Amino acid sequence: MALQDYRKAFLDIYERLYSYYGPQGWWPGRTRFEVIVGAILTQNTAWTNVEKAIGNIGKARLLSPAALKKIPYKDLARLIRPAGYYNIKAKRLKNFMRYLFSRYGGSLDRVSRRPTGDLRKELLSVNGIGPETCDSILLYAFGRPVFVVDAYTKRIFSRHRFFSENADYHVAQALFMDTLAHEPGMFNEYHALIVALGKEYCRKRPRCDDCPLKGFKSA
DNA sequence: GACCAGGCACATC
DNA sequence: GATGTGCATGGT
Repeated sequence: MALQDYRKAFLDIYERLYSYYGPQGWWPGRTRFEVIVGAILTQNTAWTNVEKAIGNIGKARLLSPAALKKIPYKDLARLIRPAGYYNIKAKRLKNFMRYLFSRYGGSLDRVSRRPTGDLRKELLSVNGIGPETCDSILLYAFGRPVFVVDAYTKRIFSRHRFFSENADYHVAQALFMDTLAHEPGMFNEYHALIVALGKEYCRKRPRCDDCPLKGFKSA
């Protein structure tokens, strides 16, 4: 299959999802900082649980870099308990705060002036930030044209035979980024639409009969 | 009560 | 380099 064919298929799927679901208005977070916190908390976790955790942080007036840096790890873990894996996630948030303050004095504005490639390397070097979390931050917190691959992306597109279910993250990502225009707005919607579709139809027990992609001619 | 969710790091072979 | 395992709450 040639790149041109992937491009056509990916655009076709995008159109179908967009006309079915409409604009998703992602990320569900008010500030850049909240997006980053959410990106870490949602690792392998239902968003409804993340909302509770972020709600707790907000109620404690801690949804800012300075406040989150100050709070003891143990207290943070207690606040984010509803998001699951709370010990390890508290550690990951703290790792990010250490990076943010040691390199940028806690200023996300300063971070936002960095080139995407450098920023990506830096974020990936933080223990607890892997490829998906990193790219979610780049796209949704900093508006960079990066395609986010997640479990739903792999599940949906492997079922339609574009790549294998256990394809390497960057292989899958490259397929989208080598074929689609690098427009942050479109990448933003595309990933959000994939998640919308995934949540409704492509959990471990798929409901392919009513899927909006039903009848799509796969690769 | 089993199964699953918008991953990641680390151990072991 | 590939494969397995721990991390954990809350909804279905």
